[in-house]
Amino acid sequence: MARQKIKIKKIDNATARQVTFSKRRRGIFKKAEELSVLCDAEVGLVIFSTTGKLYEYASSSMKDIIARYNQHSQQLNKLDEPLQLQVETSVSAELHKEVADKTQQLRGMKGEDFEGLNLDGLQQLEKKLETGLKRVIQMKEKRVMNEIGTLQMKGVKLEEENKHLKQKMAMFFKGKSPILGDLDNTMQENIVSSESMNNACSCNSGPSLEHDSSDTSLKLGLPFP
Amino acid sequence: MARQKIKIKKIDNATARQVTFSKRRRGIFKKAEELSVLCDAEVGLVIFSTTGKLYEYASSSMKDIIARYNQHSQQLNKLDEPLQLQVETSVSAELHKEVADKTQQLRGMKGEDFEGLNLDGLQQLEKKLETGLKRVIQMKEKRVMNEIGTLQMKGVKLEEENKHLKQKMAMFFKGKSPILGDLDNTMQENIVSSESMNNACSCNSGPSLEHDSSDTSLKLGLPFP
DNA sequence: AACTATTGATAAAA
DNA sequence: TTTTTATCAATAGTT
Repeated sequence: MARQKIKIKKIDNATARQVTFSKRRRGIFKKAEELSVLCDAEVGLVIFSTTGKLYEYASSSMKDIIARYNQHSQQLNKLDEPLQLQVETSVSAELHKEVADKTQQLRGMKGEDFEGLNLDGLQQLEKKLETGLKRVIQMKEKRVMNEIGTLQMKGVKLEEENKHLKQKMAMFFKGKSPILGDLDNTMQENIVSSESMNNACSCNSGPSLEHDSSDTSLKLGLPFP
Repeated sequence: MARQKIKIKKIDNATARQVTFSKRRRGIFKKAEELSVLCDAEVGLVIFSTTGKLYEYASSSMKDIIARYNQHSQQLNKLDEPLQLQVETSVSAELHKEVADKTQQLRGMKGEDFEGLNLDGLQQLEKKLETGLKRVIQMKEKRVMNEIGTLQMKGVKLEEENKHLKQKMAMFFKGKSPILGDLDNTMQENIVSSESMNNACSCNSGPSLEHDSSDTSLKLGLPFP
């Protein structure tokens, strides 16, 4: 309608399409309002852009217009049930079906229900469970190894720290007179407390680390041998 | 927009208003279609004339457009939305959540995804899988035993039947002259065919049943020892 | 309904 | 995006 006539087909160039969309959208909204005012008509217009954005015009309220529209086209729909309800209901039905299906699958995998499974199905299920179990065990082992590594590093660090502290203590006692004051007790407690940290981890009842041993590796009582 | 500019206000003359309504209605429908085609937009337009007549245009289907519209404006509508709809919506939300939850569980059991599982969770998952696997294997064994039992019974029956048939054959040959006619061949084939029935079951490549052996039990080459 | 004089909308360019 | 401007399209008033 300007400079040049155009074919009414999808505009290839995305930018040009966006520009045209803006212009024509404003145009049609203006037309819609003019029509409603001039002719005393009730007009509702909704536009979704390619990007999914919603633009709407309603001479009164869109809710009213949709309600009136649903009334008018009720012969075509199921009785006078609101359209929204139908959509919701069908969505719900699908979801219910999906939930039931997955529940059944889960029950099968938990060995709670073998409804509708023949020998072949059971065989497949067993395979699936074995594969899953294998993967879970693998993942668990990986995590365990990580945890062990972390704990070992921590242990080494703590041992070193302990050694340093002991050296300092020795120097302290050598330098000063051998009197055990409050300060000294505190330091001794600190030394001990760094040992007990290992027990805070998931490894329970492990042998405690002997700080005066020459063995630098940690012995862990892991629940999964 | 022609001969003379007009004020955008309700046209007093009813006839003139009706004429303008017709013209402009066609115009705006054309614009709506052009917009949807040119810009690949989803457009819905409903118009009620003063007389209450409904005119509509929808680039796809009005039902879809209204459903999509309701989705987009559901936050705004919540307040004056019918209660039933809200219930439906919340039910849908719950169902969606349930589906997602079960999907995640299934993925976990299949060993496809361990999102949000710590060592303890993995341990529990392993237990669940082991339990499930155990139950599946038990059920499978039960089914296998059933199948074996059924096959054994069938086998015994067939053996007896075969024995009777052989006796009849012997009597037949003794009574008549030992000429092998068409009838006799057919009967022999029948005897053989009843043996091969075992191979139709899920047990593959089992040793065939020897009908002249005194052993009445069936030996089955089952795929699951 | 059809016809135009005129206004309005807008494609291309900036 | 918005403005500009040359054209094309829509339509108000008329027939």
